[in-house]
Amino acid sequence: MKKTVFVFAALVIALLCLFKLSKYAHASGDASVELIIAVIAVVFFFIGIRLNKNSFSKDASQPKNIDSKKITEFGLSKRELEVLNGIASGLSNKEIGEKLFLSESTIKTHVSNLFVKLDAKRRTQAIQKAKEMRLI
Amino acid sequence: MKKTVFVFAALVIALLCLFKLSKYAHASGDASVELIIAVIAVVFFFIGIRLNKNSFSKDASQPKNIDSKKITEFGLSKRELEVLNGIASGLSNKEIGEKLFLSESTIKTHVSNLFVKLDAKRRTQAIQKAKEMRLI
DNA sequence: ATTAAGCTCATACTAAAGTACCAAAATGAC
DNA sequence: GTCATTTTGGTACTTTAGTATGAGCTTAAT
Repeated sequence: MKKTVFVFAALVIALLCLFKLSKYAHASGDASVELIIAVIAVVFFFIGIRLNKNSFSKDASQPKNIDSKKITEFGLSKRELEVLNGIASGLSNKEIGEKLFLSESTIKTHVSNLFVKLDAKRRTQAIQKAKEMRLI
Repeated sequence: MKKTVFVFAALVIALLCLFKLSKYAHASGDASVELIIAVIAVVFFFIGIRLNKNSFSKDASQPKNIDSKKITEFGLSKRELEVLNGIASGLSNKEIGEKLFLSESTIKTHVSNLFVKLDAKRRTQAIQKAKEMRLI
């Protein structure tokens, strides 16, 4: 929000400066009109680029917006989320168990509950859905 | 590549048109110079935005910058890449086979070869590594 | 205190996934 | 045409993954 206002302010200021420049050029001579136009074109060209880059750096560069509200929305518990991250890291149930100091049976239970909540049949599908829902 | 050339061509044409417009305006009267400048500013402003959007749709809006050089670097064949995408979509071997009109055996072969090339033990690990390497 | 929910673990089973070989047909480069 | 690679498919086997069910334990809320 603040950046948008700032960019527009800079845009207006730039426009005014260029207007004044064009008047000075007009007073001193007509030959430089085309040069001024070229400068204006370049300046606004880069303004457009920069403004667009900012809007993209907010939307695209943070696709991993881990939404803690959605986690509770899906009813995922703390442990289930940890297991989910283990799955997404490419770990086996046994490895996840060793990492969390739990038995493989417990991991299987968590995984099964996870699948019900995410409506997945496989762990690969769970990964895909969790990324879609921005849970991970 | 083609798009870049096209955009630059449009850019040059726009510049020439604006030059001509400025000359006509100068002949008829000086009052419209500022208006022309404003038009130029707006036009190049949007050109800048559009050009940047295109460059971003290739770089940022697809953080999975599918690097075909790296694909060959890893020695992944066409089929293996298709299977890899199937895995990442959460499909089972059987489902991938149905999608590509291949037997499950063939998919298993591709998957095994894939694991060797990606140095993965599980399909979940293959997903994680492939995303790391920006193969998908 | 009772209930509800979460966490833990186990057994027994089925279903996928993955490995290890092998082999034939297709493709593309030289 | 020959060679290397890819693609396809198979069998047989081992290993994970996943389901179903039950059960003891903990914790927070009513």
